[in-house]
Amino acid sequence: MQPPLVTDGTTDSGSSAAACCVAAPTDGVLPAQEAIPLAARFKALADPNRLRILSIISNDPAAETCVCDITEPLDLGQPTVSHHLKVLVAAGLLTREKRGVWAYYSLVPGALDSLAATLAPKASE
Amino acid sequence: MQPPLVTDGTTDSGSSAAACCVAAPTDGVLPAQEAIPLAARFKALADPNRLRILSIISNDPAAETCVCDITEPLDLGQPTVSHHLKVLVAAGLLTREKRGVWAYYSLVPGALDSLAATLAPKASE
DNA sequence: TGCAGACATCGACGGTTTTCGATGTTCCGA
DNA sequence: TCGGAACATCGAAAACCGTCGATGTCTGCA
Repeated sequence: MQPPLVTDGTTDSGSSAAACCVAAPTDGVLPAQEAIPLAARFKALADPNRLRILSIISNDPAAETCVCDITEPLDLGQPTVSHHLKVLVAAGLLTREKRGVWAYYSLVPGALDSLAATLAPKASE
Repeated sequence: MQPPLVTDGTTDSGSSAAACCVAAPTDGVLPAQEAIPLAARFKALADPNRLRILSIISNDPAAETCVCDITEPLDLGQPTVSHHLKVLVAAGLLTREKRGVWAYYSLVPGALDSLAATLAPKASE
């Protein structure tokens, strides 16, 4: 699980809003080492076609979808869909399973929930 | 509130996983008109520095942060920070309030929760 | 063995994004 | 009224991203 992006704001540093630019509290800030992989996961979601791919796969009754089932409703070329699927797999949101000629993609359980919990930590408890 | 990206998978279309590329159900798929603004909001989160900006603002006890408080811990130039803040405001995640010489930024209440609910609809109920 | 189909990879093109320095705008204090 | 400070905007350079056509790889079937 990721550390939450937002906190409760209960850090009682004495700086009020009256004085600006005096002490920037760098202790509670999200470190760059955690922000970079988190931003990479959000970047995988930052494309309309990839969001629609996730929607197609999550709407599948068998929770397994082959590439051709995604290419048609998206009106995209097959290499483009393959590229998007590769991005989603690299982000840890999808898994790929090759059976025979077809490749079946399915959601990684809890991956989207983990991202959602990072955005709104108190809404997921 | 956004429509959920994922559903419960209770759409009982008769296509099983045995037959591939026969019928792509396009009814339950996220439409492009909804995917485009949703992807734009995720694109605003798809940058490590912007995630850190949100972290800084949410950690502020007064929930109001001026630009100089963000520039220092991020080790970025002032125009770059101003640009990132403009992106976050355009995405509806931050609000800007100019008081005197300083500009104070604060989180839009519920904006991140709305995005989180789109990712994991059942985890937010 | 040869062919056809499903999918991945490659190379390239056009558009976008991130970052910076330089400059403009607005407000407060002297 | 003038100078300085905070912030926004502008223009540019480098890097990145989405998309496509062409091609490669692998599987199953005749």
